[in-house]
Amino acid sequence: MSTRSLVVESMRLGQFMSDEISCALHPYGLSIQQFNVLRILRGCKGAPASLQYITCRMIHKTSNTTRIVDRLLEKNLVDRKPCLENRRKIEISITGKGLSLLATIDPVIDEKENEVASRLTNEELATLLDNYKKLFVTL
Amino acid sequence: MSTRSLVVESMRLGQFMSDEISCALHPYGLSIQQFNVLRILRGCKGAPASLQYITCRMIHKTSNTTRIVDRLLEKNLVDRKPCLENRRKIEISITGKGLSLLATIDPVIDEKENEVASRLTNEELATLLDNYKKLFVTL
DNA sequence: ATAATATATTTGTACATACAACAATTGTAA
DNA sequence: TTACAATTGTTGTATGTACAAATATATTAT
Repeated sequence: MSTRSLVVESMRLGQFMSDEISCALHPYGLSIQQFNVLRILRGCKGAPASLQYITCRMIHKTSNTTRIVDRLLEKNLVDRKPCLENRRKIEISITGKGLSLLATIDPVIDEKENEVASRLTNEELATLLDNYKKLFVTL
Repeated sequence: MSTRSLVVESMRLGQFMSDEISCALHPYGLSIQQFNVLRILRGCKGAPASLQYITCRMIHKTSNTTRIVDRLLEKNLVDRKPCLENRRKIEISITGKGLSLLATIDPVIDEKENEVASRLTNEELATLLDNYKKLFVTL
């Protein structure tokens, strides 16, 4: 492969991984970004999160968190309340329904992750992730 | 990093690369997918391409090639003619304007590619691309 | 206190992604 | 020939991406 391929092949692999996860999520009616937001909220362990907090943890930094949360609200997977201390903010939290949906999906995603990772040895995997870090530098 | 991170980190890196290229293309008014289609057409070296041919060479297999080509047509960067042998098909080709736009952009993209690749040694790069191949298996 | 600035979110628009349905044409088989 | 299936491309709808402008609230400076 040529030098040029590094960018193209990285994009292809990212797309491939994204397709794998999207496909696994499809039966549950969640997009990959909706799933991403739900997992961020679960990570808060009960504490509510602002839109800003969610946005900075998403893979697609410029995606519109307001509208993704809107769709999770319609499905009753999250709650939204105004923040009393700072009325510019809103507090988003995952509902019981959201948590149980994630609990259902977890093993499916884990299996997919393991399936992909099993194509590499542990050393290859460690080296790969190490190289990712070197590439992932914002100048 | 955990095993789970392989998928997530691959998606993050793909997104990072995509952002780098999108940003470089922005001054020329091309989206990354429009640029992708133009380069596929240039690769045809004068021979026209069907929509089907273009689609199967794109990174995002499910994107809507009809509408991406529509936007290139509006900018006179490609031509579209019905295929006389098979009237279901249309023949798309890049225009002189499209070729000269690509010629302008080429060095910018090359520089970006080199900048990214320079973060790895040649051995690291070779190993990375080799690992990509192992991961990129459709079961 | 008023004005200017910063923060947090929403809204608008163009483009792209993902998937399904549709239409036209071509190929194949009864 | 007629019917049926396959191929090729278009259209429709919902969602997401990318960027900019608008709105509301809070903070800071004068």
